[in-house]
Amino acid sequence: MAKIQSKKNSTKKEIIIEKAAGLFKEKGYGAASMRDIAETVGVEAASLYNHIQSKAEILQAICFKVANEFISHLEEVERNSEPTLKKMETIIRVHIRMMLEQYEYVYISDHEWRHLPEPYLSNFLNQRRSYRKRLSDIIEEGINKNEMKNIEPYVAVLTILSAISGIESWQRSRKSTSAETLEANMVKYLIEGLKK
Amino acid sequence: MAKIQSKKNSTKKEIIIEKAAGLFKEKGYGAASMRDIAETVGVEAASLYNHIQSKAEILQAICFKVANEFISHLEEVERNSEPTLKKMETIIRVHIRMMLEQYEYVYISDHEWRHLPEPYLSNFLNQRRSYRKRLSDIIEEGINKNEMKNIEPYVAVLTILSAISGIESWQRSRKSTSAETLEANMVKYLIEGLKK
DNA sequence: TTCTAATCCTAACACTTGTTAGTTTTCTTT
DNA sequence: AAAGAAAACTAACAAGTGTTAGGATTAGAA
Repeated sequence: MAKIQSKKNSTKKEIIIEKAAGLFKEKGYGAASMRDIAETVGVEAASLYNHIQSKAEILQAICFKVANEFISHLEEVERNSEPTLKKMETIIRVHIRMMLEQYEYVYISDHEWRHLPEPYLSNFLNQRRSYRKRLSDIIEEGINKNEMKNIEPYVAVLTILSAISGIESWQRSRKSTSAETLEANMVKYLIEGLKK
Repeated sequence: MAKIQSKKNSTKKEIIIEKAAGLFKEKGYGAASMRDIAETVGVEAASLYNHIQSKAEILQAICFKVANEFISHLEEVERNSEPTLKKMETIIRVHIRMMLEQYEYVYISDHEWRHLPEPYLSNFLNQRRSYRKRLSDIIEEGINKNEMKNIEPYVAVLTILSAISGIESWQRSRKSTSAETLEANMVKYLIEGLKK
């Protein structure tokens, strides 16, 4: 019989990762200690090592989970044959929604990847570079097909991804703007700036 | 006679801050130790305390130097009476150039402010909030005067500032795109998306 | 040169870090 | 109930943290 933890149908390892994510987001990877994590899990620090192998493994799990999710969404978009502008809108919406719904994980993947130990660090950066290259290929196609205005694809990708990652600051705020307003307006801004 | 350090006409304190900035950017505030800083300055860790009072003081100096610079640029823009779109372009260019020319300081101010001790932390966040409010006031005026398209000012400000802070990723890269291309295209993207 | 102040050094402090060893408790299965 | 596995505990480790004390060395002013 498979070993399934009672609570929320998740492994203890998954619980640890989730609690750790909260702390990594709040205090940063370096400032969140194993003893901090243990306390929020409700256990002694040493006991964590029955479920994980190291602190870095937690970070890896988070960063690569996010990366894989983005990549699989991108592959789906690449497979269909909509206009390039529509493709970019879909991608932008995916990013915004990930930022809204899986904020902690995405934030950590965005900001704490530097603490990944090798060879995971190089791996992560390669994936990232390749992902951005594929986005800029879509934009380049859009320009060639006269669906988008003539903008350096690399700069457009940088602008889009960075703009979205700024939702972090909205998440931290008192949120007088609703999530729907945020998504609608950011999509509008980023797509209008791209449109021919 | 005033005590002026020989090298580069800067105080030893300024040298320490500059060297520390390099390390904060590279490894993060938490991971850069006083002994690391001391080594790059060419001195023992304890000797740093003849010139600074604490590690946190270095971070404060950096964060508030950047904040003050942005605020004084904004005040200059607010004083003149150009069209709102032109005002925003100026502000965007100021931000991009700061990101290009004072990359380390701006990066730290953007990413490591969370480690500021109170009451500096609250102070910093208040300044930040007020700065963004003043930007969104300009955009709101632009919309009312029909110089800009109807976009949530808060979201526009968030998008603009975040997009620019993404230049960090360009700085880290192999820079196959020139600084001029970067600035021109990012301004184009962000202003076109704002224009009516 | 002598005095003084600035700046360096070594040593140590109290504490925190991630992690391991070894033991005991708890749960699952027979 | 007995046996075995899984997961908790306590205790400790070696290393690293920011910072202070106190003494040595250097530089500038008299």
